[in-house]
Amino acid sequence: MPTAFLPIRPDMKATIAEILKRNQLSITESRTKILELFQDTGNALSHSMIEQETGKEFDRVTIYRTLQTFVEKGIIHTIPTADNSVLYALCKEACTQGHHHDNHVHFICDQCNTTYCLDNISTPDIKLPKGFIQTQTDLVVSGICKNCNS
Amino acid sequence: MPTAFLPIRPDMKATIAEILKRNQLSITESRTKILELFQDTGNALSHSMIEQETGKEFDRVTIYRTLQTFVEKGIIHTIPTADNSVLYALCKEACTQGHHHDNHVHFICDQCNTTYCLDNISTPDIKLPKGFIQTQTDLVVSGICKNCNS
DNA sequence: TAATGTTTTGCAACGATGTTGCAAATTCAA
DNA sequence: TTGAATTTGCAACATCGTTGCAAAACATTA
Ligand SMILES: [Mn+2]
Ligand SMILES: [Mn+2]
Ligand SMILES: [Zn+2]
Ligand SMILES: [Zn+2]
Repeated sequence: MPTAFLPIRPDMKATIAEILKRNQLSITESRTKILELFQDTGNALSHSMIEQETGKEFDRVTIYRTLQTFVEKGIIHTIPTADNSVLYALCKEACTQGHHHDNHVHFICDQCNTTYCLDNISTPDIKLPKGFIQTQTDLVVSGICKNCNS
Repeated sequence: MPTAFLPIRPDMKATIAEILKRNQLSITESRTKILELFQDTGNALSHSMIEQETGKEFDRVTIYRTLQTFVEKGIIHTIPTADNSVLYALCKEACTQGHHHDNHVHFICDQCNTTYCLDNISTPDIKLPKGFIQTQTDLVVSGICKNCNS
C-alpha cells in the first residue's frame, strides 16, 4: 500500500483503475490484468499472445470481449498487418469513445515479430485521384527493428 | 474463334493461358476462371467473393490453393485491410516468382466496399527512428470512392 | 457491512476461415 | 495414345471469432 514515503512512482493498480473508471467500466480482474499486460510490454499484442500470457486465468471469450470494449472506449487501437492477423496497442493520444486519433505509423519486425507504435511519426497525406475522399490512413512498415539490428 | 478480321481485342482465354504458361503452371479450369474474374472485375477480390462468383464449380480448398500459387508466382498480391480480412488483386507491375514490387497505395471504400489499387500512387518513404531498417511499406487509405461520391 | 440491482464472466454451441493427407481426376509431354 | 506429374475434391481437422444464457462478480445504496 502506497504511503507518504513512496509517492514517486504511482501505484500501477491505481492508474489502471483510473483508466477503467474514466471510461465507465467496472474494475474487474480480467480488465485489470489485460491492461497491465499492455502497459508492461509496451508493444502491440495479439489475442493469442494475451491468451498465452494469462494462461487459463480467463476464458477466450472474455479476452475477446475485453479487447472489443477497450477498442470501443478508445483505450486501445487495432493495427492492420500484412499477414492479416489482428494486433492491439494502447492508445497514447486522447482517444475517446468511438473516436480514435491514432494516426501514427506502425512498424513490424520481420525477425522478432515485435510491433511498435511510432507515435511521433504521423501518417502522410496522400493525394488521391479526383472523386476519392479520405477518412482514414493506415501505414505499416515492416523490416528489422533496432533490437534485432546487429 | 479470332480471325484476321477481329484481331483488335486479343482473345482473353489466350492471354490468360499465356500468363499461366509464363509462370510454368498447368492450364486448368479453376485457374483460368479465377484469373478471368480478376481481369473482369478489375478490383480486389476476397476468397469469399470468388467462392460466391464461382458457385459450386470448384472446391473451397482449390480456391485457397490457387490464390496461394498466384501469390507465390507474382500474379496477384495481397492487400492488408483495417478490418483484417484478406484481399487479393492482380499485379500490374513486373512481379515475379517470390519477388513482388507492388509498392502502390490501396483505397477501400467504406460505402460500397470496393478496393482499388492506386497503381500510380507510390507508397511514401518514411523516416524511421535510428536502428530501424525498412523492407516493406503498406499504405491503405479508406473513405468514399469516386463512384459513391455524390 | 449487507442487501440489491447491474454488469461481467464462463460455458456451450455454433459459424467462418484456413490447413493437411490422400486417392481420383486432369493435364502435359513423349 | 500412353504414362508420369500435377492438380483437384473430399474428409478431417485446427484456429479464430460470435452468440445466448445462467452463474458470478461488481457497484451502489442503505
Ligand atoms: Mn499504434
Ligand atoms: Mn494493389
Ligand atoms: Zn525485432
Ligand atoms: Zn464506393
